[in-house]
Amino acid sequence: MSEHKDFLRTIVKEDLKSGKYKEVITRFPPEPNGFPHIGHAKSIAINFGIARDYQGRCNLRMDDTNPTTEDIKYVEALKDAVKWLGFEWDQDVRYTSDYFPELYEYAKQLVKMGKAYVDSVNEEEMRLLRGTITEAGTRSKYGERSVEENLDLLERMKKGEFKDGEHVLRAKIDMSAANMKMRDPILYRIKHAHHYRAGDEWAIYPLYDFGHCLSDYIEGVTHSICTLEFENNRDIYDWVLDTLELTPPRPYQHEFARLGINYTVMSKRKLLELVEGNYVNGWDDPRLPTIAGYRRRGYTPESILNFCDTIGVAKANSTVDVSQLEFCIRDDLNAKVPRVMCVLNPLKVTITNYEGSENLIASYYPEDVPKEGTREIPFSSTIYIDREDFSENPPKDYFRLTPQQNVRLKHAYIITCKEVIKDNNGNIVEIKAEYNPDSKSGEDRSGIKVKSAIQWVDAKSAKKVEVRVYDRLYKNEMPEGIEDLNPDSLKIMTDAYIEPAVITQRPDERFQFEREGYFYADPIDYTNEKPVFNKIVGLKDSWAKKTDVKPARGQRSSVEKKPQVDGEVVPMSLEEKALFERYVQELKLNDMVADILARDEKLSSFYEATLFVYNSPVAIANMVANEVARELKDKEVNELKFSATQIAELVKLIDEDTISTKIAKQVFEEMVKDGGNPVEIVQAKGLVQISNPVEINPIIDAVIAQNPDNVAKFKAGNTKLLGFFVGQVLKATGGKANPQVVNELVAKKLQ
RNA sequence: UGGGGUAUCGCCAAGCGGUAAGGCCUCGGUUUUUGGUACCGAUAUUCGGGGGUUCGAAUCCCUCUACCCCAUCCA
Repeated sequence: MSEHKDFLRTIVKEDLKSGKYKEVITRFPPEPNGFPHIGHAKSIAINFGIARDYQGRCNLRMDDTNPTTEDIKYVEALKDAVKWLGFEWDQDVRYTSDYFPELYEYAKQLVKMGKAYVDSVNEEEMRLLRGTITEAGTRSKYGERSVEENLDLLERMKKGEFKDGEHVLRAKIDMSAANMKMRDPILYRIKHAHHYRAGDEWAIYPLYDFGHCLSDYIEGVTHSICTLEFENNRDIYDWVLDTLELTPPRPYQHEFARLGINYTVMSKRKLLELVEGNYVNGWDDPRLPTIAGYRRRGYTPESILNFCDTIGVAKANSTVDVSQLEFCIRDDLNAKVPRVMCVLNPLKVTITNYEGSENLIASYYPEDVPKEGTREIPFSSTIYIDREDFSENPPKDYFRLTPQQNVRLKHAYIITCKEVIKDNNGNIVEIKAEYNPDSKSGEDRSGIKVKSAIQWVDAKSAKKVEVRVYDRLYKNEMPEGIEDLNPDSLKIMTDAYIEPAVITQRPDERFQFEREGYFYADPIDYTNEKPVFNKIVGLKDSWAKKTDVKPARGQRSSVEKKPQVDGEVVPMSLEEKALFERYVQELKLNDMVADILARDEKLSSFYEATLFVYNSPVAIANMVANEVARELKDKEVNELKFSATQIAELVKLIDEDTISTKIAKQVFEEMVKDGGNPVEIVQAKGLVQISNPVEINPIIDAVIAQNPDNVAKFKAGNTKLLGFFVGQVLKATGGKANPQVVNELVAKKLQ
């Protein structure tokens, strides 16, 4: 677990510490109506990760309340995804559909409590009655039905006596709620549909808002973690559990931001469109952000998990850069995977001064990867190199083979280009070269310096393979639809050659093809006759970046900051205006503070009351407008634990220099929490401030002696550090030193 | 236009009144038989804007702005 906990873990930890729950139970609750993608992976990592970190449990629950869209094949895919990522759910997989009988009993209970009713308006009418975002809705006349009638109707709905849409069961909450979700949400609808699991037993099915919270409760879930779009649903979640007066403990819902990645789409709808429109080859197409896709492409579970870890968990909508994901897979594979040579775009090279053949011995791993293993690489006079590694007219800083520049064949010899052979169209078809017999890798006596070593394969022994080179599916950073698809997202290299050991020995499933990237033996299409490799991700390529004319990615076109226009401030009423004027003119308050007080009746009356006790208009105004205002935001004056008189006393203590403003804050917090007289609090806690330089100076000296580096930095001009020293001294005195005095003394000492 | 959220570097993200963490990306450099890796170094005088409180504000107060979610019998 990392040092900095995300906000969810902070909540869990506090709940455990406070004894709210004895054990943490989370759950991953997907609806089995689509293939899991990397966004699900984030949720899996959070839910299962929290359970693991706090010795709790995590359930896997299929939220299967909509029989018309759900399917068993998706539950299998979901289970696979969790397992593949390395997590184990608690006991068996759970299904909301298993709770249907229980849920139904809860529904009946709500009806009996008069908190739910059967409504019989049609969809159109219901929408009309719901009102709008700014206008209240109206309850339909069926809201007045008796408990008996509701119970009877509900039972008959369940039995299937009515047609789809004829009735629904709704919670009776508030048709004028500002939160639209609370305008009598639907609990059950009639659906004569076959459920893949519950069969044909039910003619009614619960909706999310009813089924989810209760399923959490039934399972004993403590922290119900979901994505941001459910924030508005939290009110219903709480309403259902509270209204039913269930025995505690009950779960609470917490929301985090869903994952977005640039150059990809994540919505079920868009993913489905890609698959059904055959823009990709199935749900496991390696270009898709589905778990199945990443898996087929060759991503490791470790890399996905690590990605989820590095992106963090927060509540701000965000889009993570794909490069972050790419980094994670490279980082993982770099330490694990054998290096082999594969030529993607072969160019024939004939070594005219070499005769016969030999087997070179080469390690599968570079020196910096602490793994063992070697293979033999056949070498003879006819080899292939990559077309990219030869240039007749090289650009500046080109390190590879040219008519003027030698290059080393990795693990083999240094060669020199002697002749370039072209076809009738001027295309290079072959290089005639000579090798240096003294330059054999590992026993080089040639003394020749080369700029680089390139991959190659022996023409006779190399195996022909298919290499599928994947690029990002979309050409736009924030793709909308099909029109944003990258036409070059898949290139099939049918003429690639690989060194024989990869096929005959198969030392691994994943490889680094030297200087190209990481590749994966396709788990489905690969055969010994026709090996197929998928490109997982390329190596970082600082040469390509240099050659690229396009601005490097990560550098967005600079958006100039447009000046921010400020909106109109609501004008003051006549009374407020008069008050404001009096505060400014007579009491000499500054405009801002006067404005805050004048506009808020609660504050201004509190202020006047305080003033009546102790006449220090400016200091009290500041205290009221800043500190008291915070407490009065969502409270009434009579709910406060402190009084105007006590605030007056507090300000007096500051005015008299008994306490500093810093201590005053501390005292105020105490008053907010437990009430009490400020003078007594100060006495009880011994908070009287220390202003005597004789007492303070030694402490300053000690702090200065302990932080020579910062003293040097300060003297070098980093004046911000003054705050650091003041802070240290204050800390040493338990906050009691007079900060103003400390400030002056420190400044003087550090001159 | 009502309600609920969110704004800290190009992208994520810590920070909760006392020196603006870290990762990715980018840019230099060292090492290198991968233009890889590793390693060093650079990159926010400033936290959406403007005010206020304070010795001291990304953090507290006021205000404005921008973006996201909500009016499926989806989840």
